[in-house]
Amino acid sequence: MASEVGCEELLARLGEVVPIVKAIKRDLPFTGPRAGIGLLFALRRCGQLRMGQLAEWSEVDQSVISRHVAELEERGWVERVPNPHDGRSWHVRLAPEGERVTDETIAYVRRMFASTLDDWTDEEVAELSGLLGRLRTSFHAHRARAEHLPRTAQTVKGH
Amino acid sequence: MASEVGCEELLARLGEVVPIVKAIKRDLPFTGPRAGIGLLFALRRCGQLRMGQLAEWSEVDQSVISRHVAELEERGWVERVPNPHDGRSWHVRLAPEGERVTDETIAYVRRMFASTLDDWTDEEVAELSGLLGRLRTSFHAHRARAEHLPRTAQTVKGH
DNA sequence: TATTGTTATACTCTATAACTATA
DNA sequence: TATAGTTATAGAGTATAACAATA
Repeated sequence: MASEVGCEELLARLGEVVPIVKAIKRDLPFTGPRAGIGLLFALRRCGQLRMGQLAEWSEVDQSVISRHVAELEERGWVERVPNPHDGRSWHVRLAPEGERVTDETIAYVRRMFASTLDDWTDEEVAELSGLLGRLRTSFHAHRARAEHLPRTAQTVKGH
Repeated sequence: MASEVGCEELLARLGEVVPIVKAIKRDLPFTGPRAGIGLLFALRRCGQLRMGQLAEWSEVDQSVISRHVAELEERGWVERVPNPHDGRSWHVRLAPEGERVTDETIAYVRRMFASTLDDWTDEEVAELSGLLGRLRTSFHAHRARAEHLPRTAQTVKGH
């Protein structure tokens, strides 16, 4: 188990990632709503996802996803197809125009980011990607564990 | 220079950090405004900061910081002292009560995070912290470089 | 004239709760 | 009865612009 001091340091570094990602998104040549970018990227990676999966992935309420997807649909960037196995749910996927916009945006951000990391080796980049991937796994595993424990075990006393 | 493929992968991983940090913040035993947590943490690490520095650090407009600091001040968690070298600016620092709240919150999140990373070694945690620290440095260096270039060099043509 | 910070205002993003429809 | 998703509403969080005070 990692020491608490090390964890505190890592938490501080993770907190600094948020404004970095925010700045990257802000400077994107992208005309749509900022909150939609992440959804487009996720759909590009995963092919198609249900509303609920998108909500889970972005740690946001389903109602929020519902509105964002509706907006992206109006722009013609995503399409919703009914799930043949479950009449309640929908599959969301990129429409051709959304694919174009997403590819263009990713091409831009790739170039920008590569020039940002001009003194990094490919190995270092891969190392960081790998550790972040593992972090995500650990985080979700921990949440799944906590889900199955009695409420008091994860609640803080006092105040 | 890192390859664009590697950069795209890293960008995806960085994007996934945002919901993780968000979930951690959400589950905090903390009664104040969520947006204030980051400021308290930053002040704890840095001792004291000016309004503008807080804005820069969190990639947010000064006006936003102004309101958040005012709110934290009302709660008695931070205090603003005039900068003796510059009558326009203020130094913001943790008030005793804010120090208590922040320490308590950090103690909680440290415990939680250590148990999340129960199968990580200290070396791995330090490795990830180090790479994220370097990422932050590279990012700000790149922005500083871009600042001094003609506008067209960083703008995307077309659409 | 430029910079630091504040205030007013509007816009974006989000959560909560009540609802419909299907499982 | 539980789950997937929608809609209405209110509340955070944020940016923009106009402003005051100091450099």
